[in-house]
Amino acid sequence: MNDLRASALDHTFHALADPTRRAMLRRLATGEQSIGELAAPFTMSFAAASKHVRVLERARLVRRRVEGRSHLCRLEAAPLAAANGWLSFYERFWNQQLDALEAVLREEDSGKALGTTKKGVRK
Amino acid sequence: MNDLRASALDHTFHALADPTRRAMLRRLATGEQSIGELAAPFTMSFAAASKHVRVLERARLVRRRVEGRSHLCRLEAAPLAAANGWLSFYERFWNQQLDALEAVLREEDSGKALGTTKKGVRK
DNA sequence: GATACGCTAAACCACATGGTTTAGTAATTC
DNA sequence: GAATTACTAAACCATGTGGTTTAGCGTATC
Repeated sequence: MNDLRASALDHTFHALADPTRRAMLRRLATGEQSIGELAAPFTMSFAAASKHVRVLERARLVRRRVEGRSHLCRLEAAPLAAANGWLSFYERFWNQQLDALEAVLREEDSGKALGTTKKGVRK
Repeated sequence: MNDLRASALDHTFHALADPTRRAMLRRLATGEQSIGELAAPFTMSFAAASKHVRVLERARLVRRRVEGRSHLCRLEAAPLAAANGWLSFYERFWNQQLDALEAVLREEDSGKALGTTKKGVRK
């Protein structure tokens, strides 16, 4: 993962795979935050939170600006757009599956309306 | 990460953070594939590929059906929809940034048109 | 200049991950 | 029933991850 050849998507998805880091991104959506502000909501040590921020930086999801003794972070959403782009390829699949579910439910409903059930709906 | 309390998003994003697994999903987009078929394109051992499939299963991105001695996998896109949902919150940020980039480019262009550049564009 | 503040660095730990190899199981084919 | 096929399980290894604590460094404040 630390491999230099690792793709941007690797870093992005890895960064997003941790709830602490996702929470930090949410926080950053409200505006620029210092490392201290980002760390505050969590019970873990300051150093641990700081490491999480570095993971976000490595994924280019956060940009840091040093101002005096505090480091100000802001959200950099471009990699999220890339991740979204990757996901969008599969959009038709989840639509399709939702459609299938809908069809099953419709069939179920019409079965009930007729007072007949052809067969059990598989779990 | 193996924590039972880990959220579905944790598993989904973690599964997507590896290029081998992303490639497997692409392959599954063309239809049901056996473990052997999924493993074939990779230089790694069969066992290693099989483990990757298990990670995808844990994330519920793949469902397995045993038929005789071969295990057939199919794509289960629902978690991708969830990931997409999470990402969509940030859509306005990357649009905003793309808009900003566009604005910069426009300004650059109009500057060129006038034969003047107010200041250097920061890298 | 001493002290407090905000943060990073480094050493350390337990455990997860991604890979290997070898062995084992169950289904198929000869 | 022996051999082959498709796969999992288990043991092992190196490295990564997420956390800790302690130390250090630059900036602000007194």
